[in-house]
Amino acid sequence: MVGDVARDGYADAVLDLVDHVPPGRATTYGDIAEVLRDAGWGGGPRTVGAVMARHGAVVTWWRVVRADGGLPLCDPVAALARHRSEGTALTRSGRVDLGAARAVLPAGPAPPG
DNA sequence: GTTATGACTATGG
DNA sequence: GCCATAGCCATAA
Repeated sequence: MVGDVARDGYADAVLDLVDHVPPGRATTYGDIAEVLRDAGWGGGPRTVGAVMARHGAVVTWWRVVRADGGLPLCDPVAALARHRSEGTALTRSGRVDLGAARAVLPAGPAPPG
């Protein structure tokens, strides 16, 4: 459990994975969706983004980036500031270098039922 | 049940 | 490298 806000099954799983991304690292929406799908949840990258839009504020949302390393469109400036502060590997274009900063996600929890 | 929307991804120019 | 288009899946009205 990451916060009291995260009591929805799918959202809780997403937030848990995001919270497991260590500082200086980052992951992608697709990776999270992949792990959740493998755990038995449905959903895709868009669904992960939808969850982030609802409850992403309670986790280190800036550590979740696009498949090409692009920062989330909601607040790329704040995300970039965090990455620069945490020492995350960045490219000259202001994107996250997934080749060096990609985090390993744990297996997600299985859905009820 | 149908329609519209979204913090996405992959492909083509 | 960037821009535009098509596809995907869950949520909200």
